[in-house]
Amino acid sequence: MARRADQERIAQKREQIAAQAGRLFAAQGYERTSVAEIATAVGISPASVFYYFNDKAALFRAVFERDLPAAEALIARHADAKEPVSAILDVLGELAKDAIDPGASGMLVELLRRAEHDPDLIAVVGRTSEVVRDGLAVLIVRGIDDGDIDPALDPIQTATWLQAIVDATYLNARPGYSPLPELRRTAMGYLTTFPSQGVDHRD
Amino acid sequence: MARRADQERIAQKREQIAAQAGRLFAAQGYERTSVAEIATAVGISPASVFYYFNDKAALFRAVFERDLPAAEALIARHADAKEPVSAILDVLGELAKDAIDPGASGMLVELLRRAEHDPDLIAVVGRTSEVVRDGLAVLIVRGIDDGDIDPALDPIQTATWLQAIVDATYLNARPGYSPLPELRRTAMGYLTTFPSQGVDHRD
DNA sequence: GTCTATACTCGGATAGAC
DNA sequence: GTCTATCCGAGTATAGAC
Repeated sequence: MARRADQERIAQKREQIAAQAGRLFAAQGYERTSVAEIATAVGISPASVFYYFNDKAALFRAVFERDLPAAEALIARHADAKEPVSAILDVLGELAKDAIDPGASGMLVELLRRAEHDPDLIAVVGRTSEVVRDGLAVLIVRGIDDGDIDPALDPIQTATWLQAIVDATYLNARPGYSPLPELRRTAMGYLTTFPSQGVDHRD
Repeated sequence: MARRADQERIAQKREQIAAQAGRLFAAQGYERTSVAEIATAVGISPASVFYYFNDKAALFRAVFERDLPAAEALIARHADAKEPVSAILDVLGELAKDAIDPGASGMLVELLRRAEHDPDLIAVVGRTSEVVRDGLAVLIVRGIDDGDIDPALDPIQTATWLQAIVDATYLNARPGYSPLPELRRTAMGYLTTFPSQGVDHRD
């Protein structure tokens, strides 16, 4: 029983450290944030941080390991929606919700940069983004079946592109301004612009 | 005359150093690229690099100072186009062209990171992106006047959003795959989706 | 488990000879 | 202008006491 209690306590401490690390990484960047700084924010010594995490890179990954359950819940919540297109817009809106938070943009940028040379990190965020991508693809297929989405679109490729658009909202984030209208209009226009509508045939 | 020759020689050397720096920053990131490494790539000593640039941050900015003339030329080239919408798509295509180059994505990410705490860098890239944004806005206004673009759209805000979409193509870049079709379809859908078309009024 | 103290490495920047 | 040599600060990670 003591064993179990210890495990939980360790998990809590890891969570606490990861939270502070995430905050500081987002605000200052990975390299510009020292382990000593994170330790101070938590109220422990640098050495203690290394007791809970093997190295600094593991600390960064921990921040994103927390996202997977949230992504799974989000997709599950909309999987059985009656209106696929509407569900897609809702999912995108949820994903972009954090974009309003200043610092979320910084964290995305930091993630993209580090993902290029940390295979373990790629694995962590890859799982999360696959869950979202596949969930969106399923909705796209249903939207096509319903005749609401252009059947010429490839579901997986389109889902990937929609995720990229969400990333764009993060990059475009500014305080006191919500990118949701642009996002919805963009996705809507992309999904439902049938070739016959998009091209001008006047003569 | 000797004075002029020297100036040109210095400019050439600066250009040479900036080119190597850009390549390495894109591939490895700013902090992970040492000045010594850049110096080696050019074939000079680290001290010589500091003869041409005050510090490492100035070296990074130099990479982007070269973009302004190109942006001005791009906008000027399309300013008098007969078909505004078509011109906008062409401009976006040109902007996204570099996205195919592996490493361009890395450089964008690096830029976004560093821009947050280097005011001088913000000034440098700000000028370039303003030129593009204003150029696009002018085309959008003309597209609205022609009745090809939804008049409900705010030109400046829309131009800014289109730039964000271009950034998204960089993030979505993968080798052997061009994001141009997605980009064109997205912009087209966004600009020309009139509210009366976008909403389904079946009953 | 958490600390203090520190070993070790590395990178930016400068001094001063040539 | 370009070099060699070097200073200095910072940061990761570890050793070992408690």
